[in-house]
Amino acid sequence: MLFLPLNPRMQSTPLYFSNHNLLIALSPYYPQFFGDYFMLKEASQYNAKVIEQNIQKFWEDMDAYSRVRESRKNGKKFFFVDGPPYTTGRIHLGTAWNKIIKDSVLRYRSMNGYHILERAGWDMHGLPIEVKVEGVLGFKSKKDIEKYGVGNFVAKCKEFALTHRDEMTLQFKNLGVWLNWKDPYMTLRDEYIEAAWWTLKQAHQKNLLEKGLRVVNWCPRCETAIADSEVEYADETDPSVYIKFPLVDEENTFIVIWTTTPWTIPANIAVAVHPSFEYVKVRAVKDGKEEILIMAAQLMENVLKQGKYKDYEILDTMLGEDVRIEYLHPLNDKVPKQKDFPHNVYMADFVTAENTGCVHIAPGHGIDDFELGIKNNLPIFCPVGPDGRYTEEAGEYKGMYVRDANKVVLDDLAGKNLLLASGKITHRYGHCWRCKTPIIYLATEQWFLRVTDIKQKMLEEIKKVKWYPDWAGSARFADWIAGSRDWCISRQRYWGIPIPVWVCESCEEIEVMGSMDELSSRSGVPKLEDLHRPNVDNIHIKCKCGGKMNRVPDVFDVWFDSAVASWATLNFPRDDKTIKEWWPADFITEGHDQTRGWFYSQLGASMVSFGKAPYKSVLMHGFTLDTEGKKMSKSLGNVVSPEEVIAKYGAESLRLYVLSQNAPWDDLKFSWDEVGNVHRMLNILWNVYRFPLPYMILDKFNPLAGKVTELPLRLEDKWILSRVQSLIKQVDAEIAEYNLHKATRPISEFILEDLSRWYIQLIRPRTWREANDPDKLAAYYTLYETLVTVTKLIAPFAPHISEEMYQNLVRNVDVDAPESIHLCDWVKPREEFIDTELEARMNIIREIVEASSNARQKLKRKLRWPVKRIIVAPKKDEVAAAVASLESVLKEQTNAREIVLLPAGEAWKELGVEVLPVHAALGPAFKKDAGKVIAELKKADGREIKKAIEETGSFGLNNWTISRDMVTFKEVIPPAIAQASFSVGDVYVDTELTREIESEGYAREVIRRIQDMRKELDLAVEEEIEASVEIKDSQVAELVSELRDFIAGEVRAKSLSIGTDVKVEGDLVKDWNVEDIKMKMGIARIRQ
RNA sequence: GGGCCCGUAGCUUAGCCAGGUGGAGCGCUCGGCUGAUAACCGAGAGGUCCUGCGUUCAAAUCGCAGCGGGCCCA
Repeated sequence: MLFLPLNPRMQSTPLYFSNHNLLIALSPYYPQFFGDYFMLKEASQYNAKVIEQNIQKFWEDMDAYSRVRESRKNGKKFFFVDGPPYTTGRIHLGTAWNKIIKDSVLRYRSMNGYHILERAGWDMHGLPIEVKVEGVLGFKSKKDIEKYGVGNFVAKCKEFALTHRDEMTLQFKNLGVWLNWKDPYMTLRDEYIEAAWWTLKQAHQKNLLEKGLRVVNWCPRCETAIADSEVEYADETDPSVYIKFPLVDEENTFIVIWTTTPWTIPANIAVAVHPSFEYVKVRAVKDGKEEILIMAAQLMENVLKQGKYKDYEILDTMLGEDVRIEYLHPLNDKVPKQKDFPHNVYMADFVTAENTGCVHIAPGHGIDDFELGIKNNLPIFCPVGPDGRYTEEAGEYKGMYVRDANKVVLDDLAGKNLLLASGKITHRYGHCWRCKTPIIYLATEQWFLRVTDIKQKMLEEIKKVKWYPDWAGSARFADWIAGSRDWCISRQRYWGIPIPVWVCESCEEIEVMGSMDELSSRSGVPKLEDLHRPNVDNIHIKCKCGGKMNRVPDVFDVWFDSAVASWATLNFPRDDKTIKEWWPADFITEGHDQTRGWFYSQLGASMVSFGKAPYKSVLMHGFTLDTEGKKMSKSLGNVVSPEEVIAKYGAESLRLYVLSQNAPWDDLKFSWDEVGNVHRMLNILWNVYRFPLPYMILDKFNPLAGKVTELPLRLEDKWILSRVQSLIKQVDAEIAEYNLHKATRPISEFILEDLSRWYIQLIRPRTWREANDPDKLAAYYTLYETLVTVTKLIAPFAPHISEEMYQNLVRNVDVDAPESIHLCDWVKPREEFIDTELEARMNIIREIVEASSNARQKLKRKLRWPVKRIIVAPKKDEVAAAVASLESVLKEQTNAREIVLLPAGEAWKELGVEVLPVHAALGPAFKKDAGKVIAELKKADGREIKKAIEETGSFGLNNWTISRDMVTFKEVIPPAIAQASFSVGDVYVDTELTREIESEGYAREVIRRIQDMRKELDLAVEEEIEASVEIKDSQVAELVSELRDFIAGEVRAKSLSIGTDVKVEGDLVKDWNVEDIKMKMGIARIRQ
């Protein structure tokens, strides 16, 4: 949208003086708008950091957060559960985005009257902190921890978690995030631990808790099971080997398998084939020796090539289901235990047509392997210990670390001529996501929640949850649940919630403690200080059988901690009343990684405990990526921290940036430029806010004293009031769907386009008028009303700047107003202000202004120079209505003396028409006279010819008749006219100069330069000067002199001399070139 | 290898659900404005709408296949 600002005091026809030094008596008609109790204050330039610090201090001092929550006590309940960030290190952009979304949604809800319950949450247990603390203490293994003392180690972990919580709390507060920071929920608190215990007891009672042998992801460094969700995949280079297993009954015959983990060969128990693949028995020749090999038919060529066989002959083909083979373990001399096991081939659907089509099965070292083993009653042989070293059962390999064993195993196989081929492969392999050690799979005894039993119910339940966007639940989350496995909840570690299971030494009876009290009464230990290890490890219970019960040494998977957050944050089960009033959560929001994480763990725990989902609606948000769309990571060096952004632009710019840049669920490609744009918008909002303050203050404007209906609103006032109501509706509608980007962008657009670039420009002349002008009051009122509304609209997203503006605009004039903007009610759209037709008309006017500006530029006529008239040639009738009703706006903004409106569809009469003869038609018609006809046509009045042809179909030229097909026409724009189009018409600007226009044009050029010099001298707005202007061109000097008084008034000159030979002097003297006319100007302060 | 999401100007994006002349902002070039001014406004240049195939009178938009990025899984 175009706007060329006019100095408001330079109206095209002079001239009123506007000078606040000339304030006269108050208007008798509107006395209520003025008063001495008026206390608006001026504002300096926008400084985000200063404002944010001051406002945060202000909130702190008045305890704004608590009072806001308190003020809505009677409202409708809204229960929000904060997904607890892990207390390690600092927050990053993604965490900042997450909390900013939460804060904005909650502020919006609060202003809409909701009674909100939320506590900030902290996830404080688990391996990540243990690994950090181990690092600080220089530990390498669990033995170091045991030596140091579990109690000491746990104390260090606790200290680490609490310190980092404090640091992160500060960082979140700096973003202006309001959550209950004074009383957050913390997973390390006893009451929280009890919630986890209670939940496990529910599982036990419902027969969903199970201890079992299971293959789990195992970190051999941390010596613990880790969850699927704790496995991080990264490239790893491993052996890629083909191995021959010799058959028992057939001499020199082998079944060929492929593996990347030779260290699992000592644990091999079987081979799997696909029942419907075709397998071959082939006689292959290498180095003159023959061997008989078995493998999938379609992979034979590849295998033989890998093994460098020269020749082959197929002896037999069979389907997988017909393969009946017993083979010898290839290393049974090194691993004596293997001699006790039979080794056979089994059918499995998971076998793919890759490598050999025969899959090595070690039930102790693979998930599929394990399941196949259970199904076929195979021994679950696992000769590897928790530290990743072979045990006694591995015979000669005992004590060797498995990844080191790869080479040894391969050498042993090669020595027996059982290694068909050996190479390397780089593939994605799982690593412990904290210590980065490659994981292994081990069959171990672990505790499981049998969530697979309730999978169907979970799928049903998530259909009842409202997902934003819809596919987050219906596609993504549903897929994840459908593929989920039983949840291994035990960890063989120290810093976590101790698993509250006690097992009897003698009868193996199990008891689960659901609370601290239960443990006290069962154990007889009266008071427990702290429910962590090692305290609880030393508590024993007496079994029904009379035996001694010991706690299992494990702690919970840390994902189980946060899984119980929605009731733990309500202090359930210690407090069983609050949960009845609030649970389940109305809303949660987290990043899309939490599909497998918190969305899932909470659902699982909640289904086990309560049989329903713990949340009613979920907004899934995206990740922050760098400008390239790549993940931010330390190793790539592309990390941008929230602090950096705050330091450069302030928290408010960051907030609005992350909210408006993307749809919440899309990943956000961070861009400094875009943050800068947001900052620019906030700066403009600030300028819009502070612009009217000096005038309102001088006029002692009291916005509370009257009603809008008492004032003579102009159409432009009604227009902006209408626009802002429409804006409220739009924002409400978008937030209802959590389209935070579509809620915030229109606010920015409104501020930039409607308020700053248009409305402010329209009312500038009015703000300069004398004090008793009702027209000015109407503008003040309207602007004030609009600013207060915008302030509230933006408050949930930009809480600082809106508070700052509110304190001045509202609190400084109304001591009874709520003390903080965040205590205010959300604005409701006022239907009586909405006038969509007016909005449409104003749009047309803005288009015409833009077009006329465009046209001016074609003839290089500055806006400072008035034009005689502009001609509007509309294509549609609605333009006429717009121009008619808003003519004064159009006139002012185009700086035109006159607006000429043509009927819709009619061409402007003053346009010339050039006749273009059509030779192909004229030639045959007039033969040898054609030349003369063409010459005459060019001389004739094109407009007349066109008119005649349009009306009658022909035109008589001398003796000739010119018919429609003989000519075409072209518009000719007269030289002083500039033309431009808008969407429903054309605009012609008549730039013809008159003496009067030239006089004003030059006068304004002089004014503008003297103003510039005033500013250079840093004069106060109302300060008077003496000025002199020397213009060598006598004609121009005369033109300018004609408006001497006007100029003097505009620049507040007590004396002003203009002429061809004026002595120019003063505090500042400058030479100017005005449209190629040389001028010399001087101004001087008037000293008292 | 699988699921979901994303791919539009140098950069950030709207339009895609409901097919019909691709719109903005930033940056760039040129110009304008000057008491909101370390601001602001206009014009211009700039597009294989990731690629290919298909459906259709018509595809940025619908379908299929592929490529690149993200998250999750194997």
